[in-house]
Amino acid sequence: MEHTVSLKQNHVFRRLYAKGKSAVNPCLAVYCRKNNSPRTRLGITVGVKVGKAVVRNRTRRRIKEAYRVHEDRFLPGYDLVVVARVKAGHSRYREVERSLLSLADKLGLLRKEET
RNA sequence: UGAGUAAGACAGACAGUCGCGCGGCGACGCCGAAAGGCCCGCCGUGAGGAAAGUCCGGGCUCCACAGGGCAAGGAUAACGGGUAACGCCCGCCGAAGGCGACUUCAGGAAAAGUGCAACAGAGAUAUACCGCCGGACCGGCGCAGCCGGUCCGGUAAGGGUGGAAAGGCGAGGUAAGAGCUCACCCAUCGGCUGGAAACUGUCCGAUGCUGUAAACUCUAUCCGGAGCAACACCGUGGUGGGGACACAUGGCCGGCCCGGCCGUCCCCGGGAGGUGGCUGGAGCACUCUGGCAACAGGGUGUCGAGAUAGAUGACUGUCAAAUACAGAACCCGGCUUACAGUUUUGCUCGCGCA
RNA sequence: GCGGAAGUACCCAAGUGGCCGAAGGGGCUCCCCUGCUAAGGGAGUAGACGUCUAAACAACGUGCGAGGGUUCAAAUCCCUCCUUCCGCG
Repeated sequence: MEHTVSLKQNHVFRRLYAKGKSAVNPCLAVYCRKNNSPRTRLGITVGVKVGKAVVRNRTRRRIKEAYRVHEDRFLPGYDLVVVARVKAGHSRYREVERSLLSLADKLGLLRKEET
């Protein structure tokens, strides 16, 4: 992914949960905050409650894929954290993709000329 | 053809587009003193039968001991074999279940010793409560007898209790009884037969013993502890300890005094982070020889993940359908548990036909 | 990834082979105290599920995370599994 690096440090996650803007639906929760750099940093969290290791891995890959396919529609320069909720573990890919886009739209992360 | 039983195999495939980890090769550009890194392209490769639970056994690393023995603690348990090792596997014996193929079993010792066995019951590892029998005494009556009572003794056949009551059943025997004696049966031990052994038997003799060792214990064998977050190396800033030099200028807080803090170099130590450990091994495939088998030995071929917030995903088409349990994290050998569907082979029982 | 601990009524829990549905406390109900409430004091109660019953009591059966095993007898001893919690850079 060209303009995106992955977000790894635990303290950055905590800062977003405390201070970032958020949007939620039954499938996902998204937190975001400007980071004053040209790049977007993306973190994905899949908790133990979602399922066993295979389910968690599959969920994380689907979220990553949904972001990758639509990367050019996102505005750069944000820290993003996507949290998978229990429903995401047994949802199809299309549902995950749709809820990611609708939450991003709610937070104003998408370019206006698209859609 | 139906039901069953045992042992295996597979764990979606193929084509196309986009995307990811690792390795190799190539080259334009960028960064860097260099080593090299970033970016791009091509090629190769990329989760399991259980990767799981972490229940056993080993390799490897560090710590301890560096020789041997004993004790403590733990583990295992018919017998023979296999293995690097095992609590695993194979064969075999015994017991239990099934018409059968076959399955299951912590399956040593209770006659070395100790403990425990509630309640019930007369009595629980040894017992006379009732009963039965004999004797003595007393009382009654229709008086060589019978009935009742007390005491002494014999008896484990009968009673009910219990998970378990002193081998079972029949006959003899006796005052009444008793393996007291006899026949048959059962169990244990010893001899003999067969077997490498556990064990076995139309054999002989002796004995007749409650259960529990997943209670302590005894016998035999084995075991030092911790774990790749082990361990080794590099290590900015800050800070601690030690040493050398300097010791009074200077700087900071402050209007000033008093007061407080601050040097340079080397060594030790080492939190963040990084590198190694990190995958070629009791390896895999085919085949030959030995063995009932587990397995061992030989030959030929082959290299099949190595991440570090953690690489396999998404879409389209075809196959009737693509759906089970489920994700490597140092590596192997097992065990246990979860599991949709497809399929191979051997065997058993039943039905039909020839 | 590795190591360790626990699981008993609604909650906290005692019980380590036998009279154990299982001590005790909180809880719940009633009374006293108070103008009212809380706190405090006193008395009492069921303790989970099923069968039986109109309902309740009594009785019987099952039940101490789940399933097996040892034993005459298991909350207790042994094995396997499940869940929860803690520690290790």
